[in-house]
Amino acid sequence: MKPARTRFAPSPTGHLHLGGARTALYAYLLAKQTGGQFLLRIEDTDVKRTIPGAEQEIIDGLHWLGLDYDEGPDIGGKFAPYRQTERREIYQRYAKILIDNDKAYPCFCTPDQLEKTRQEQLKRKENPRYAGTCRNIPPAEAAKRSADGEAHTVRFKMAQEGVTIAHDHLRGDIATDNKQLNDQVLIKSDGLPTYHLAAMVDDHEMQITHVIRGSEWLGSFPLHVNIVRAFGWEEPTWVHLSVFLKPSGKGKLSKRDSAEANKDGHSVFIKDMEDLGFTPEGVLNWAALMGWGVAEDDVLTLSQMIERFSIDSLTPSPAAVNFQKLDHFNATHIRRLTPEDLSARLKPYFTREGLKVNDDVLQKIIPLIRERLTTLDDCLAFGAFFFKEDVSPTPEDLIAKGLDAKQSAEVAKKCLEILSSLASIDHATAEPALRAYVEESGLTPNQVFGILRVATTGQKVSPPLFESMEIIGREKCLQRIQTALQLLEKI
RNA sequence: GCCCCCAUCGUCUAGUGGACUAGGACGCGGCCCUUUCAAGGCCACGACCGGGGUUCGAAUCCCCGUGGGGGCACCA
Repeated sequence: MKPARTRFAPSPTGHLHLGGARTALYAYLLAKQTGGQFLLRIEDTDVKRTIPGAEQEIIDGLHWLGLDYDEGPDIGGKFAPYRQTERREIYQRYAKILIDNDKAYPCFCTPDQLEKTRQEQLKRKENPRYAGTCRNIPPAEAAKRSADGEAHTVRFKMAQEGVTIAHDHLRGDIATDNKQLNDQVLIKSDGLPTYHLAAMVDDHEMQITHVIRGSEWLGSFPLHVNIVRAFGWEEPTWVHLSVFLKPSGKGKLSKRDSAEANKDGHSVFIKDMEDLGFTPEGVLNWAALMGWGVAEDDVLTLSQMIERFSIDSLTPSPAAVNFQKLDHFNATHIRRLTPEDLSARLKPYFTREGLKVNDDVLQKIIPLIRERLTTLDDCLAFGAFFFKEDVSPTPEDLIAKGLDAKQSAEVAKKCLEILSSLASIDHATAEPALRAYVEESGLTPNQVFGILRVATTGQKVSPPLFESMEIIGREKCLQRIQTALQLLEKI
């Protein structure tokens, strides 16, 4: 396949979300696989809706995901600028070409007038569409009026007869009766282009070979191919991706669903993912597989995805998101990280809780906690006690199942004796000694080790006991058991 | 209202007319392992939306229903 040039072209009007991330991913994969370029273009022509900081969030999000672009607003490139508000003259120039070729015309209708006819059409149960008022103004007159400074837009002169055949790579030919099509606004009265013109012009100028975008564009797809054809340009390959549905499958996934997702530690916004303990690998793998059919072996790294990706195996049907699957992919990728990589990623989660991380200890606990982590921040639940001076178990937790407080205290006392008598509490030394005690006492391992676990780690669920005790160290362990013993004796 | 798109286990999907007793993954249930929790291993449950065609043969092609989704701005 020839090198593909693809682009991710979001508008800076909100947070970078899941759907955007997946669109960017597919565009990235295709470009990288074919040895082409992936670029970022900011579609900020709706000045009123532009949100300060949104562009930076998009950039940060792509960077976090590891979807590095070859050209973009912050790094420039051969076709700069990559921010549409900085390309105003370019669109003006192309709009004029269309007007000169009778493919577009200035429209002097005011928003009020348009809204009025719109309401009337609605009342008559008609399709709201442009009435064509300015379509037939003689070009000379129109040119004079706009030259005189009369406020106007520029509309596309859509063919009123015939059929438009648009070809989508996933769906084949889509035929639309031109009567259904409208004379859409290309240039707004503020002089800036609408998406329809801007995107087509830029994709052409920037030599985009594959337009990968959401299926919400399918409605204006016929318009877009008409614009491209009016210019006489070669069409890119059009790939309209399926939409993401709410977990229930009822309706499109929207920003509002994030509140619901947040309840169980998930989000639809990329900016939240890191805080929630997700890895870029997990998020990417998860997003990739909604809409891309991989037969088997679906745990994939980014480079494996680059190898295996194909726009031919994309699916056109909507996909309901499943956050449990995100958990699974995240956990799987965490386990595949090298110990060094994992400890580097874990450290911030400990420090953000105010814990002082000893790198030596961190290294040692990795093998103990790695297969227990679903999200990176789970390291707190399984490992925070390694970095604390003291633990504070609740007295009730210290009482083993089937025993009372007094009996549990006996056990703690005996364990303390045994461990005190040992020069080292390496797991290799401590475990046999304690197992021998379990044997002779007639208690279950669960009872004895349970008490020790709560005493030394402060919690009922922890990494393996003996390995943990070894890392905590002899002095601290003895001291913690002593404290636990006192707690039990007070009950 | 009009237009467009989609349709395989609960969910994501494989399947491109015979290799389908419909495969994989998540989840769910069970068992094994086991000091807790995980991880891992094994097993089970579980789907071709309905009706008509075409064909020797249809999950696969066509039509009609139904269901779901998207869109109908001087927003993207």
